[in-house]
Amino acid sequence: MTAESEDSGGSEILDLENFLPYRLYRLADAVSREFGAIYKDSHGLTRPEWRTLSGLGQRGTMTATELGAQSAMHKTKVSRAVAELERRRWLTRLPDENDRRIEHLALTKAGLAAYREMVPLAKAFERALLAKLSATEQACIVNGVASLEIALGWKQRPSPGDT
Amino acid sequence: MTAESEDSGGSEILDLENFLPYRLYRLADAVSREFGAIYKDSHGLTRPEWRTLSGLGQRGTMTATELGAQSAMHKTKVSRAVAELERRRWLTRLPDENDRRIEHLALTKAGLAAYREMVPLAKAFERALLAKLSATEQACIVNGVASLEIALGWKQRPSPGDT
DNA sequence: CCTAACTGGTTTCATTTGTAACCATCGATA
DNA sequence: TATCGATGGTTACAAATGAAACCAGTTAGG
Repeated sequence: MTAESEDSGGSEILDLENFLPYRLYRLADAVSREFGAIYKDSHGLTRPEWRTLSGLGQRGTMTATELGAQSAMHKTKVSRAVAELERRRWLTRLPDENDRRIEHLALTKAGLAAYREMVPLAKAFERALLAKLSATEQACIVNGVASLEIALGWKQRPSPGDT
Repeated sequence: MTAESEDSGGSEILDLENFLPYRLYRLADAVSREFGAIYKDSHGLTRPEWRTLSGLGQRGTMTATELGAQSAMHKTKVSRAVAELERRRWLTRLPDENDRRIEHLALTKAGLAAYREMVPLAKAFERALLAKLSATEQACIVNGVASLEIALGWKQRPSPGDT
């Protein structure tokens, strides 16, 4: 630690541009906005709709609650996104045999087609983003995010034996 | 690189939980929401209002456009946040001598008091967040974010000679 | 000068969001 | 089996947001 410009202590002022919550938010917002243009322009999807599509495409079938948990969405967002995708006939609801409150959601053929179309675009976007960084920097951001996720108690620390 | 679980290539599916834009957004959203509780509960501020307060507290005086640039807000957000803070008598507008379109914004005594009250809370929040990480992890996330900011062209790479 | 293009900032309107209330159903229990 | 509390999901309403229209005021040309 040399003469750091980090000043989380003494001064009376807060340097917004170096304030982690702000930087994190601004970054995520910009990245998300840029990526959002992809699913918005190509299919007119909102973020909750994209996440729903993505979640169901990945897992095959889920209830609304599970979907919300997996993709970090409030239940009202899930509800509305599901309604819209259903309206498009991109997904269907299957009643549960035992519990009539629950519906099992799944993509239709059309929904799956859209999903399959989106996946490569998403991966390409991520790859292009990371490609702007050196290998070290890539590892840094990925690990950094992972460690914060763990610190927030969302995930378990990977068992020693992984990379 | 051992047997990574990273799969940005082959598979037909996208693992949302490992998709960087998603992880970044979810993380920033959670952190921001948690921090937001601080200025919301203590003073009923919205995020744009907090950023305005913070920006002016830090810089002393700015025009609305400058404020928007510094704190990454759309001009309508700035306009509304400024209006609200003015209504609270936390800031005042000073007309510019040469250009009557411009107003120089500055915090009033009351605004400054609120700012001074918030600063330690913000710093404490950031410190507590980082304290959940090891020194290495802290460096990782901070550098990772910085490198992405640079990659997006927002900042210059620090001249070799800094930490 | 007079107009046309531009800039700083506000307002309007449609959309998105969050909170809370709500409805239906389930499970436990008396 | 009647009731009470939890749970899955939707809806109503208010607030926050973004895009685009808008209103000065300013600058550059002709």
